[in-house]
Amino acid sequence: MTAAIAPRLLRWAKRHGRHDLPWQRRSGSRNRIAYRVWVAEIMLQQTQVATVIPYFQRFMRAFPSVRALADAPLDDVLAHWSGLGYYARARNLHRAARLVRDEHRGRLPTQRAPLETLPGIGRSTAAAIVAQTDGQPEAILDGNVKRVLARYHAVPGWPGETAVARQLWTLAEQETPQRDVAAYTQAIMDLGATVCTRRRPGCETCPLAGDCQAYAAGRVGDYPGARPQRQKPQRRRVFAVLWNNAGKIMLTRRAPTGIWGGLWCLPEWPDEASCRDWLAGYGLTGTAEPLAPIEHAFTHFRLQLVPLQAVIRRPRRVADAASGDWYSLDAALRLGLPAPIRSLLASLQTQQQENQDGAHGALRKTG
DNA sequence: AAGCCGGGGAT
DNA sequence: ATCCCAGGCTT
Repeated sequence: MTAAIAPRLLRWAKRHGRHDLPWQRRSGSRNRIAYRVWVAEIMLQQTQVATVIPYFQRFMRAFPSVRALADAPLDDVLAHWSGLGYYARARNLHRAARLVRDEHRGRLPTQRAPLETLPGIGRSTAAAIVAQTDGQPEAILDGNVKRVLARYHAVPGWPGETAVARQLWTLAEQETPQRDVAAYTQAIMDLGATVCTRRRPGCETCPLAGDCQAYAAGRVGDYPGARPQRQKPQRRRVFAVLWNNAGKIMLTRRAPTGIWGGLWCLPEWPDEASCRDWLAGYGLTGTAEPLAPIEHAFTHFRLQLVPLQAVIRRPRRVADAASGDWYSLDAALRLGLPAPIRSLLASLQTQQQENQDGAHGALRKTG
């Protein structure tokens, strides 16, 4: 049996913990604080702190309260989430905000159980909210805590396995103190993020190294066990970069579920042939121009995006199921877009501006 | 229990 | 190129 880790973690965190994260601010009402912690916790799911911070700042400026978020259109929320990934988080957050507005009088529940009934809030996120806002002794188990506990107690196996996760939850509950829970929760996450890192851990400065079982065995790198690797399938999709005679580009809204759910996207086709067929039916007379393909990696597959660019002088067909709406590039870039599509449209915008600058330069030369 | 869901940082 | 990150939902 090992000693409790909480006292050492609390002492360590006082000096070395992170105390200036944007969602740690203590000013405002309890509900306002809980709202900020909630949004941060959702953004931080499978996303690193440094990535989240700018998104969090912009999100809070746009949606400063639960009610502001609930009253906003989903499109605005997705636009502010664009580039963060896991867009179900944004849809669930928005749905949950409306539930809080309509069924909880605009106040976030203060207990773990009712929080867990809201979409997007699981056990760990609910625990994080009540621990950080109210100091309730509820255990969290995120990636940092899993790593610290797996090493300290030398728990073998991949945490994705149910049995391993169950052990880690038990340990997390045992280590969570009855007081100073907010500080403890932050401390164990800070240790995992800055000292007990996945690779090259700083065991020399770790406050738990004295009785860390993985460290004692010289096997820190073996914990937690790695996910069994599987090879990812490769996919290839053709995307129509279709302009009309007004210089606007066609975008379609994707289905609410599945990959890039609810986001705006270029019309997507399984191959060039089907895309060209559709373009021909749309009134394209010339040939479509292939643009440079984009490689994009997901957790579970790789995607090659093949853009096919065309200009329609006089659209002759009424909109079909594959058709969408026309947007200027400026307007398009303000929508919720998948990251690679945003990248593609941004490069098109840069090209346009360079062409314009070139034209101005030429004009100036001749004039 | 296993698969799905993004994008980026670190190595 | 590979792994994984302040996980949760669906099947």
